[in-house]
Amino acid sequence: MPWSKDHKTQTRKKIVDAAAASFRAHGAAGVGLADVMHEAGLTHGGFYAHFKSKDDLIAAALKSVNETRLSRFDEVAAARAKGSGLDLAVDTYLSSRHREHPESGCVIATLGSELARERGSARHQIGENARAWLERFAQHAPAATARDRERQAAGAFAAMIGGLVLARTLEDPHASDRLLADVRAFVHDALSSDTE
Amino acid sequence: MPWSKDHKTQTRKKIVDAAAASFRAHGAAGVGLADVMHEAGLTHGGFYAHFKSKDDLIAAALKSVNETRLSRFDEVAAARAKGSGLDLAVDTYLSSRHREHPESGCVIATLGSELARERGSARHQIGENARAWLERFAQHAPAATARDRERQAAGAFAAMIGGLVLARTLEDPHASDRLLADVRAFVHDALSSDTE
DNA sequence: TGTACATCAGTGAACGCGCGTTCACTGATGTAC
DNA sequence: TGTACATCAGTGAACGCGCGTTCACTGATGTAC
Repeated sequence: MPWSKDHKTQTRKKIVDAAAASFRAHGAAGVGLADVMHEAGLTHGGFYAHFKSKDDLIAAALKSVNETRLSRFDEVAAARAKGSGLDLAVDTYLSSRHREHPESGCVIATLGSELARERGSARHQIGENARAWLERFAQHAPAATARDRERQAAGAFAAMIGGLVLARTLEDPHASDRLLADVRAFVHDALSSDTE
Repeated sequence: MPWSKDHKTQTRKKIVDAAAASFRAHGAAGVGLADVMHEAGLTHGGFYAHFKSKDDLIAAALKSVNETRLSRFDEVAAARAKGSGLDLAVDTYLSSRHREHPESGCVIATLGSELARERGSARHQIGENARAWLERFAQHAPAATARDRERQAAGAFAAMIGGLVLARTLEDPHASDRLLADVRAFVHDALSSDTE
């Protein structure tokens, strides 16, 4: 074995990380494989030693992002009171920080529309990411019954994604900030009135 | 004047209509100008007699779609009780029909993320579209004060956009239908509890 | 009423470029002796 | 301990293709006489 056992694994990870950031920043169609490989410190010819196709890389990047973000959410939610995790997620998600940093943010807000019209493994994976978050948010919603928590998760996640997309389309920073605050207030109100 | 006065205007409209449908169906970057011109019944060489650039066409398509959709909303909202227009919009927007027909649907849900990361007139126009809808929805929200109606418009519109994006990412039609119903219920509850 | 003409909407070939993908190769590495 | 070697991760040139944009042209049209 001429190379250390996890050398290729590490190179692959570098490519996936570079891809995850670039795709979110410029769209999957907006970034070339040569760009991704260059950002990973490699030349573009070696790409197919790691991935079957660009679609395969997109799917791998989506999966990697989701694992990282889900486990980070689990950590912060575990330190909070039961049923408050969703409210916490709303504030983190609908923040100017998240709006300004698509490259490290939610892939559904940045790539959801684009990938939903494709076929293939990336299109499948974005659906799996959505399913995983809906399930996770339902676990941390405040309502008493499981069905109500599911509804709260759907409504809150929808408002989060749409609120972020809207905030990014607005050119005026003050209007965008106000929109984020309005959506946060709307969702918090809805979540607290439902618990009664 | 060798051609009838509005001949060119009509041709331009054909191009804009074809573009509006194609861009929503496949993304602005996913459709070539030759495709658009072909769908408009023309050859691609004539494009620059009508538009400065592809960006210019995208902006024109966004503006055209918004005018059509806004006036259609005004018509149906005028026939309803004051303060119920937003609830009406929620049901029309978060429908399986809208989910299945991006080519004739909301441009913010289909092109918002993609255009928000660009610069130019299309990026500006998508922001104007968003502003116009937030203002329109605030006029038809149920709350008593203008500030509360603004908040309801922001929250409901965010949930509509995000709900549609989410529904399109889910591959299972039943799960997608249920998500749409859950988001509708979430928003209706939030709008009705706020009026008290 | 009929015809020559100027206009300009629309045509189609061409451009330079970047894309995803392929492939013959190079050279750094851990192992066998 | 030192060296020859087989392995294979990574290189870089090349491919066919579609893109946005340009441009010399064609030919359908309304008007002037």
